[in-house]
Amino acid sequence: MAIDPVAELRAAVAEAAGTLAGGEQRLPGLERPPKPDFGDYSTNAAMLLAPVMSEPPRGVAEKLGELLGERLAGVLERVEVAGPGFLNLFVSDEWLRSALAGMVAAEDGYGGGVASEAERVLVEFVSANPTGPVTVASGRHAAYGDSLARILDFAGHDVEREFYVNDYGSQMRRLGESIKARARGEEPPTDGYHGGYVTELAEKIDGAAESDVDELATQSATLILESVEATLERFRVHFDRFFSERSLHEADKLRAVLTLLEEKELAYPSEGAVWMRTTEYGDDKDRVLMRSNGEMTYFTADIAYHRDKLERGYDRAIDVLGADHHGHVTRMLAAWDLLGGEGGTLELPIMQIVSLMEGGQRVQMSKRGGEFVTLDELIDDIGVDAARFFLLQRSHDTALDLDLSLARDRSQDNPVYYLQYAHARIASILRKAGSEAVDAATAADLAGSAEHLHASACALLKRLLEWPAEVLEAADRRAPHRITVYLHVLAQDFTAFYRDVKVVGAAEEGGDEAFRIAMCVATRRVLARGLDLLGVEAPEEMHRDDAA
RNA sequence: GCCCCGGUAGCUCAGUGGACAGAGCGUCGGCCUUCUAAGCCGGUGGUCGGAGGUUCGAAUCCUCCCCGGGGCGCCA
Repeated sequence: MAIDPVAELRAAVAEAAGTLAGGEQRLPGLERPPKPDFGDYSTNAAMLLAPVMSEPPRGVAEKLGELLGERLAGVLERVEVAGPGFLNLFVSDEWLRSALAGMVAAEDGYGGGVASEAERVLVEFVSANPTGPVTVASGRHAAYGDSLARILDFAGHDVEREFYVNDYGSQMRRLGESIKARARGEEPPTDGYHGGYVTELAEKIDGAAESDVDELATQSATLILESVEATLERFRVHFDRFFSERSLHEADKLRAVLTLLEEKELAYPSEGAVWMRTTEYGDDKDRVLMRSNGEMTYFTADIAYHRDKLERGYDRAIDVLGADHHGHVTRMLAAWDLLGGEGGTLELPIMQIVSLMEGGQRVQMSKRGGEFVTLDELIDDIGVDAARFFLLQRSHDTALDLDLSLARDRSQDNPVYYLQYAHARIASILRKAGSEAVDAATAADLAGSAEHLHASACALLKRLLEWPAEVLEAADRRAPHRITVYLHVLAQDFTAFYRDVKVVGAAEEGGDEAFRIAMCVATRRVLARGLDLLGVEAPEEMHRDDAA
């Protein structure tokens, strides 16, 4: 069981509420109130219970407070009824000290394993045509998908990362045609690919000018995929599997899908093509499975691909899609349903677009004409840490403006360095304390410490106590950006603690050095873990002089 | 026309039923004999797009409308 003192407190409140009202009740909330005056935690339990018990909320709060006071004698200093019926809880220093002890004992696992039910999850993301370099847009997908996978993994799920390679179809043909054209010193077709890499490939592949277009496409796709993979690895994104669309065609999996759909009477011929009745699943029109020229559409391949996913027996599949693919959602859910996938087990989060800004101006990154910013260029410019952090900072369903001048800035203005600096600062303190003192501190009886908690220490402890719930929220809501927000306030709280409380030499001000070292250790672990979930490094040292 | 995502401080955005709405950047003013000033403290700043509704309570849920972005192919 994951160590989470706040969850235990919440459970105690829920239990007391159950005792008062009898039976199952709406689960009461336990949250950090907006003002210190409102206690360390507050619960709306009384307001939820009031209608059930047909009593005024404040009266219920009084009773609940009394009951909690008895049951949690050592935990709660006092309780107060406030406002419309909130019950504000003031925890004891004793409870906070033992909470720290719990965190420290949990070591690197603190905050992990919080998922209520461990699932086998497949996260599919990026999944671009292997027709060119990774763009910044795909970079956002990569950062999101990978970070989500890291979070789900830490929360206790069994996660696989997969890249679906669209190495088949008309886009590939266009690539082949474009390369052949370049090899002959001609312009690629209007709807072909015009980037400089096309010319490079044309030069790299022997006899490209004379090659068969399809063969050329296959050959170059392999080369492009290698560089795509290299870029993603550089971005600290590692896929467990690259799943080839071509392999589905070669194994005749699309034909099998067609047969299956025909058996279920969900496929029908019309105008020389074969269609699927996606309208039966709420789509606004039926979709073509096989074109009148006998070729299968990407949709049929997608169905075959998802059939394969289902056969692999995951509990859940998450497909990260781009905003331009949102129209696919309904038909993919339809496909999932008819293939026997359980409702709600296929999720299709939609990534909104990313724009690069430079001094308030939008940077052109149109893919047409081959003038677009690649992920490699972005990394060269601002570094992996800043790139990942900035791409993750905003919710996936909001359009993102990435300010290059701010992201590039190796200065105090850059939020990613603020977090790394907090980590480096703790590392510095622990170095100064010495490894023996640190080892002793983590082994010490922290719960029994005589440390009198400074307000900043209380605030920091309570922030650290939010970590397990924060991981769970980020995992359940597929929201890595929440981690960036949390780490920022954590770093702020640590900085306040650093300002107000002396760690090394605590005895000089009557404090317990071991206890304070343990707080540093706990904070450092959460910061390091949080940064890791974002794919950002946690440096041991940072110096301003490093900046040019 | 239909579908998706936004509309919260000057800018970029957190905040999916709780108490007088937050952060970063910007701006103004202060702080380096200190466990790292890549830091800290203070000031400035908001009709939460609009109108109704649900609720003890709404930025948050529902309906309608306005504005911005994206999508609506026998391309992927």
